[in-house]
Amino acid sequence: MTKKRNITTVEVRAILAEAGLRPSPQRVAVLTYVASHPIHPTAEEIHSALVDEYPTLSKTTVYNILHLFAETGIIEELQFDAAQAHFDYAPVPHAHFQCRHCGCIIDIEQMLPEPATTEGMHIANVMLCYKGLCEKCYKEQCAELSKEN
Amino acid sequence: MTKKRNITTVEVRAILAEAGLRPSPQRVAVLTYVASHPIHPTAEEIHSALVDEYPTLSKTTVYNILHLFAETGIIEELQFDAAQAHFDYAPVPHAHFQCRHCGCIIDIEQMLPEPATTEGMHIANVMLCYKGLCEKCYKEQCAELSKEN
DNA sequence: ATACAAAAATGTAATGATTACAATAAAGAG
DNA sequence: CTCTTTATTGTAATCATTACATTTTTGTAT
Repeated sequence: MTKKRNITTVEVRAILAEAGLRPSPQRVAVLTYVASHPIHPTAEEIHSALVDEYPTLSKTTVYNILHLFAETGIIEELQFDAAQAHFDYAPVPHAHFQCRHCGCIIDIEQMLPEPATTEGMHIANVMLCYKGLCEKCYKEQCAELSKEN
Repeated sequence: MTKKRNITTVEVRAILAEAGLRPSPQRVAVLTYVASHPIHPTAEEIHSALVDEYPTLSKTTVYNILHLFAETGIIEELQFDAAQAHFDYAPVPHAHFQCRHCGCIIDIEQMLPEPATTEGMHIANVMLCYKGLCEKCYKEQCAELSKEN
């Protein structure tokens, strides 16, 4: 799920059309990038990846588009911590893991639970996130601890 | 769960002691405030609530203490969106709901799921968050929509 | 008590992601 | 082709959070 995915321009335009959004070159470029790079990129990463091809692309536009996509449910905005938001094109709902040490993000294919109670609330989406140490950082930490002894 | 809770200084000091933390006046004050105001306060709210009683209390100290508490597992740091982090003294694990419109946060008493796969990861905590519209905002939105017709 | 070393708190200044806003450009309707 | 709406752009501001150097407090040993 973290490997590169392919998505055609036709598919991207269809997704935009279904959401009632006009397929501006910027929107097509952003959605194509996010959908074909399932690395949960940040707005900054998306902008710097696309600015070569679209030299006038502004960061404001990237933010506008990402928020628009998130509101219409095309992509998901993931705020793991106080740092930058990450964006995910996620046709299949799933959970996430983020390493506290290196910040890496791993998809966890798993059903998202229904809320136990919804007294009048209208739920639009669910975020399930695990945090801790990834395998690599855990081993490094163990190595350091044993060095101290 | 959202109503005011009482916690004694003795209990607060015991929690700190169990975590191996010295009971400085600032730490006692911050933990007392967070534990007795289960409104998921922000660092800013905590600081301005305590600065009257502790005039020299700095915001840096509040952040230092909150991060320390979060690392030792005494409290939970909740980042719902790109805005400020919220802090929760949560002896019983539970989920959260946040309204997209008014930002209100509602506790949902519910078990948190185990990860489906943990290939070498070491999970320290879980965050389960539902987003959408609270009852009040949903009704307001409906009223506005019907006005337009 | 007193001095010293470690831990904690403080204030200020910087950082950096995000947003506000006004101006420009592009697209669709008539 | 003109008009109106929608989208993009660039710059400047915002504001939560962090970095850092200094000061204060605490605990320990003399």
